[in-house]
Amino acid sequence: MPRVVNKEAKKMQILQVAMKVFARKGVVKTKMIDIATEAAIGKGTIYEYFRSKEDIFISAFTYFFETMLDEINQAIHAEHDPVRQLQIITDYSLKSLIQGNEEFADIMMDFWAEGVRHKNQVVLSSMNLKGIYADYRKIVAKILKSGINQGIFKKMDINAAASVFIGTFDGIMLQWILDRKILNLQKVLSILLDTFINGIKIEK
Amino acid sequence: MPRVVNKEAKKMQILQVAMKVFARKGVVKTKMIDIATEAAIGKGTIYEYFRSKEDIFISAFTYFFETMLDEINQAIHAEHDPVRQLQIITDYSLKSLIQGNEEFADIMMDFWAEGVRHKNQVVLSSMNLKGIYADYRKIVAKILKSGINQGIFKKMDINAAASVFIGTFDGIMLQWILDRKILNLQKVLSILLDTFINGIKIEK
Amino acid sequence: MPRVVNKEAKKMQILQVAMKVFARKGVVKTKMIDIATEAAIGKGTIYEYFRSKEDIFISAFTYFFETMLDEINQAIHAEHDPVRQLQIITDYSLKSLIQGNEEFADIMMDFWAEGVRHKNQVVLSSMNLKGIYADYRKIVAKILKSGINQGIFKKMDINAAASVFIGTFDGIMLQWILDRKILNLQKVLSILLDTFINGIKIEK
Amino acid sequence: MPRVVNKEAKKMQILQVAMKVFARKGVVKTKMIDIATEAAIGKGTIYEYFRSKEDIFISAFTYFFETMLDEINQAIHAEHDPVRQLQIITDYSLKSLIQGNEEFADIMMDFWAEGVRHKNQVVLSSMNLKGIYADYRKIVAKILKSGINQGIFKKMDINAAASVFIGTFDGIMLQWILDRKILNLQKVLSILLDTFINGIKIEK
DNA sequence: TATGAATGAGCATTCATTCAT
DNA sequence: TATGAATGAATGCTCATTCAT
Repeated sequence: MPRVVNKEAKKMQILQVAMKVFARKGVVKTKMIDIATEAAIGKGTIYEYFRSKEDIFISAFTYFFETMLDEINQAIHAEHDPVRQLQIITDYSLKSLIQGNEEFADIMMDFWAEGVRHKNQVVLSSMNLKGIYADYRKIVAKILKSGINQGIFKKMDINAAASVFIGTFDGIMLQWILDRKILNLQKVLSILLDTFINGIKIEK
Repeated sequence: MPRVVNKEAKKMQILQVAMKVFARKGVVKTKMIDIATEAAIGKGTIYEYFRSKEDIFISAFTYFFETMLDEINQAIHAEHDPVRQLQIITDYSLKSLIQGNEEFADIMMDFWAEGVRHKNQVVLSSMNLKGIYADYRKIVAKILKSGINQGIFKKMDINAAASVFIGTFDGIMLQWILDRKILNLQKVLSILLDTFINGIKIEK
Repeated sequence: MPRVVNKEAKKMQILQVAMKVFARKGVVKTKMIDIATEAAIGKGTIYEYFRSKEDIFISAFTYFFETMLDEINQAIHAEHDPVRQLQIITDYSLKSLIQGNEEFADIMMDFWAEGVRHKNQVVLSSMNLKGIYADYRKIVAKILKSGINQGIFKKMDINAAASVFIGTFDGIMLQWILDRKILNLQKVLSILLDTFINGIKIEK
Repeated sequence: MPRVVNKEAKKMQILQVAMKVFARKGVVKTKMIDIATEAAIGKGTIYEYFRSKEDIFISAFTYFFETMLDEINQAIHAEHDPVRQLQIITDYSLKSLIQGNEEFADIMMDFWAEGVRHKNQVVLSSMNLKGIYADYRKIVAKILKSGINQGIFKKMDINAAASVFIGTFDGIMLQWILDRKILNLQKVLSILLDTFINGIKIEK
């Protein structure tokens, strides 16, 4: 009988390593041999678990964002106040960026950039970047809708507003990554949230 | 020395062509031969004007954003009402994205992504992405400061607020590029602006 | 030691499977995993019975031609008329090609081609292609000699004539494989035989 | 101005080198770097003249057989006696095999084998092996027809007979290549021709 | 000055074979 | 004995850059 291996676990382990290397060197500059070396396995072994480099990238990408979505969903689940829910999302993102592992921001930006750069339609559709953002939008839109129903927020185009909210995050993250010193991320996000909520709340 | 003038003009002409090709194919997928063919010159000739492909990219990048900055500066120059000035910036960006040449959004996103992806510090510093965003921030910060002085806007951390304003643009642009059908850009930007201004205006 | 019998039987079974796969995909395109899968055994198990892929190929090759030789020998054994014996060989080949299993021609041609292509002298000598053709030549030469002795055939260089007879088969087979529609194999072989026998028979 | 090069001539030169290496090592074992080294050029340079290794192979294949066809056509052009024409073809082939460059037989066999082995339909159709043999058949068939019309040859299925004639060549060539010592090629071909002609000639 | 022919470093991927279990 | 997980040598091809003309 051959070595018994939990295929799924090993695949995940390689994926984790790949994500680490992606974060450190960027997706394009990462070579298969880099991942293999870092994972302390042979180059060929990777191909036992992934079809291609692209497959690794897409898997990492999907895993990364789905995990994030899950965590956010869980985080806001217990809370029912829409304002607090938006704060939780902001806080969660903030924590992920600066308190969580140092690579979070880098890999997210790289995925993002890689996604944008892909004119290759097959890859792009595999990445389902659209779908991921649509999911994020749905979460925020749901919160906004709930806020409107509760008479807390003004009537508005909730999908467009959700886009504004989410888009702002990515843009701010970029600037923070580019120049971590200049931007006090916590303060900026706090302003963002206040400004945003101020802008949509019904004034009493 | 009329040659010098021609040299400069030809360099600029190559740069324009390169930007067009970058927009169409993406920076990485663009080959030197593509630029040469499109510019109707020889492959080797490009190297008379640019040191390397990277040099072209950085030049294009710099030219692109500096031109945009200049145009925005000119556009808000005649106006003195801070709210109107912010509107002008929004309108200008909107126009650039959808009315201006179709490639604007693509090339901006690709530059952006390429910039983020460059772990190569030498290149990244050459691109001066930091500096470019700092300039944008300055413009917006100046408007905000003026608004505060005029008693229109609340007191705030104007640099952080400027980051919020600018960051939102990039993020929204991304989502629009990913899915132009779903996002009504004009409406979203209008909401962004209203929300933002609502958030910072002194309530009367 | 019943194991030994089983070993031999299993080896033969793998060989049969390998030949089937060789015929279907060609030797080079056939992967070890293909043979293992088709034989419903593990990849590693093959190496319990064969040293290498080359070993399988050579074994298959040898088995294939030796079997054919045996069958031909048996077929002509009962007959004593040289003309009839040549006809039997022709008929047997024809039957093998078109009536027997559909893969016969393909695998024979592939072996043939693979044999020619092997510049690797070690492999080539293992295949003993020379020896195999020498055996065929011997059979035909024996028939021709018998015919001469019986006063039916002219005196001739029987080895050279045997080569002509055998060589023609391979060549015609190639053309038939390349274009089965154009070539009416039965008619061509019949002409071949008539022509050949006409050419060597003593005219009365 | 760049180096001036006769592209067509250089392509042909590379092709000649490739054919030499193909003959020495076999098509599959020949690596791009082998051809480049032998041609004293860089690996990349080959790709300036050929799309791929396959392209080189097909080009070599086509060139090889077309050249041979042309030469045979020229050789029989001046002669009108069908028997003599068949002799000329035999002689030409014999000369090519043993007097001409030593590699002739090897490369022909390798092309032949490679052609047979290709289950890849695209490549196979590019090689037009069918077409090439059809051309050969046409030449021989024309001679046979002329012989029949002149009352020299019996009535027969000329296409089938042509196949017999041509096929025999390939088969005999194989055996000669496999064992040059045993087979006296000249004698065998002479026998082949006599036998064949004897078989189709009208007996007086 | 302009050119494009020439170059070779660099890389993803395949697959026969090994060997721990 | 049987297995299949692990391996890495081996190779075709791309493309930025150089340089002879």
